[in-house]
Amino acid sequence: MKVNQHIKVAVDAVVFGYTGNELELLLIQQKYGSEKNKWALPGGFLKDEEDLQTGVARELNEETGVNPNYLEQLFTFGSINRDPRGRVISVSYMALINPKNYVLKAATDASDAKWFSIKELPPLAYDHPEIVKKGLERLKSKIHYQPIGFELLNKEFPFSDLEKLYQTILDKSIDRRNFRKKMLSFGVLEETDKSYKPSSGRPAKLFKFNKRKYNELEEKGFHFEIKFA
Amino acid sequence: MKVNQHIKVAVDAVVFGYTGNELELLLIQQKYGSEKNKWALPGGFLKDEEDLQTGVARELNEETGVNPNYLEQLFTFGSINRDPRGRVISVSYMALINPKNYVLKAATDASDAKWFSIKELPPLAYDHPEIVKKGLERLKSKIHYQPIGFELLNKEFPFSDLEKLYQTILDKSIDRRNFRKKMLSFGVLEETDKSYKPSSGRPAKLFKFNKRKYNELEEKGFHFEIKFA
DNA sequence: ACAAAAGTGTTTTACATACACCCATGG
DNA sequence: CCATGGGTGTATGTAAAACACTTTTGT
Repeated sequence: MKVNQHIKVAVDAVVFGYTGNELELLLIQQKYGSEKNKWALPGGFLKDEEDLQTGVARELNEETGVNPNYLEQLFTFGSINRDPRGRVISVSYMALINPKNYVLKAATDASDAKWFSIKELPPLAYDHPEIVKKGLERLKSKIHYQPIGFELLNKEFPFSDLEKLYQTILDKSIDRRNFRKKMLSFGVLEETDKSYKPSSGRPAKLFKFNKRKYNELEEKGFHFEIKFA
Repeated sequence: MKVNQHIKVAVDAVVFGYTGNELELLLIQQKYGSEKNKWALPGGFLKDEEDLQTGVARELNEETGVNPNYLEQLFTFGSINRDPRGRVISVSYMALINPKNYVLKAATDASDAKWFSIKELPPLAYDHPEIVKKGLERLKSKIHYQPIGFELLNKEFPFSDLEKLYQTILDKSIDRRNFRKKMLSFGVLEETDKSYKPSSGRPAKLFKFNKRKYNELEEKGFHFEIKFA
């Protein structure tokens, strides 16, 4: 195949985590190169014999040590001058993980990995601010119609965690009673027999998301959909 | 920039048109190459100094003569063996056009362009069936919450055209009164003083979509959203 | 007994749904 | 006057929104 093209293909990941109070973004620090010392999305060049998604997963693991079980393609960025090193298009992905499940690798291939509150991001390299924006938009819109929030929580969680998660991501307050009513009406949450003791106040039952049941319902035409005033 | 990568970047377009009865897809016939005589999505290799969207628009124009004013990125396909000629990733776009506005270029760079009913597609090259599927999904879901249907109609259209368009795309029937009520309630359709005479029956008022008004409303937090039983 | 967070129902309001007849024109 | 497609309103059902007090625990 003779095509005279000199474009490189990179993959980058917008990785969201939730700590109980804050929505966080996983970034790595560039130690070398033109954007030295700026922070950037984990990612890198795709290998010749590697699927896109395999590529992001590999880069993510190499650079930060995390292995998300939720990963979806976001958008492909290809402006001519988005990378000062040359023509690079970036296929971006969004990943959702629970930060508690990982200890970040401090430094692998010349980078340092760290969580940042989405509200206090450091200066980002390249067009990464734009990519993050796309990720946030996707996350905000998708939690309305897909049960992806659970990826950010512990397997078993008090209802209030779910509530706070939605409020944090959407940056608005939600009526607790209506939220709980709607959520439970889907029939995809299971009450466990465990409970969680908050630092003060009444203990809370722990719930878990029943993915099997969700898939069943979805096949029957059910749609997860939650909206707020 | 030393990156030992041998991946080519292509752009492909899923172009939908509507004729009044059918949803159609614009395809070109391959005259050369491994997929000779199969039909394929318009598209080709991206140039080194060209934005993604500019690239699809160029290819589209070269191969078919159309210049869509609605073009959105769909998804990037990058499976290792999607193209037998070598490693090629394809950034796909969806375009919406009104076929009446163009006469297809019969043959430019060794290809023939033609509209096909979405219900009777010929065998497609590469992984193009998958790309078309993605386009259709996007179109079907997006007409619910974005006023993109108008791109497929004449500037001024009888209400019944809009009705039929929705029914054709969604492949189900819709209550005429409820549809009209909801559509008009948004306040983004303007009645013109013209009317259209069908081959038989009562003449219909012509409407037009007021994009300016739509943008205004959208900035105020309005959301176009239309659902059906 | 107080502080802190969990848990719980009812009323009101708005929107979606279902549904059928008359109107204007051309032949 | 008949055939064809255009145009219209109301009643019912269902889900969203608004809203505040009681319960359980630790200190």
